[in-house]
Amino acid sequence: MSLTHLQSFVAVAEEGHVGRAARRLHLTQPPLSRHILALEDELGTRLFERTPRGMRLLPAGETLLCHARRILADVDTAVRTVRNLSTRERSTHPES
Amino acid sequence: MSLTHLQSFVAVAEEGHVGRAARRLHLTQPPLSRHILALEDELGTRLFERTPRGMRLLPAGETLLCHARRILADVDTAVRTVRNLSTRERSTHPES
DNA sequence: GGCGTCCAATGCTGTCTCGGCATGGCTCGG
DNA sequence: CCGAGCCATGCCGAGACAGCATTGGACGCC
Repeated sequence: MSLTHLQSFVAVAEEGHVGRAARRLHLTQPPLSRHILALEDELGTRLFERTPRGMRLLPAGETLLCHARRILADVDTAVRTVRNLSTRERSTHPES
Repeated sequence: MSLTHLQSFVAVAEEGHVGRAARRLHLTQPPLSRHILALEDELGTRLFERTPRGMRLLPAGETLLCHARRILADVDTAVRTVRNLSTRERSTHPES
């Protein structure tokens, strides 16, 4: 389970297509497809239903989607917060 | 920024020593040391003060520690939740 | 003051991961 | 049927990463 996998999962869930999600993430379809398979393997359940038109979320996928969004948002917040902290610190104490 | 790096960071923060944290994570000291350096590089600020006795958290590190714990806990919850979902589902519908 | 100790950082190497290319299998519409 | 569109898979090369060995610096002890 990696943040990259979660990002891939969210993108596929939102696009409904592995190929489109791949374009959005500046990736190609095969690795993205493998990210989803890896997640499903790790969680022991299917997250998407494969249709000839694309990917449709299953209940387990819906659940994961909520958690994944929250996790990714938290990571983003953490990075931003620490970054801001350091720049403020730097301008408060110009140099030692 | 990866979950592995965050785990390493939390372990070092709690142990106060890279070496001890490494043992706790079943890893060796060099890669763990590099995880911390990578985080510091990515965030653009020092997270620890290096003392001859080990590593002491700096303010930016304290901040990150809170976020990191929460993120890791969320990931754990997400995995557990989806796993439980799937096993319940499986026992409700014995087979299709 | 020199020496052994304890710590993190770094150079290096083998392995393993991972992304991209090419292709296969499946379903549907004409 | 045939062609198009979708995801899955086999394969390969580049890059990432862990571990080993070593360096470098700071203390404490004699």
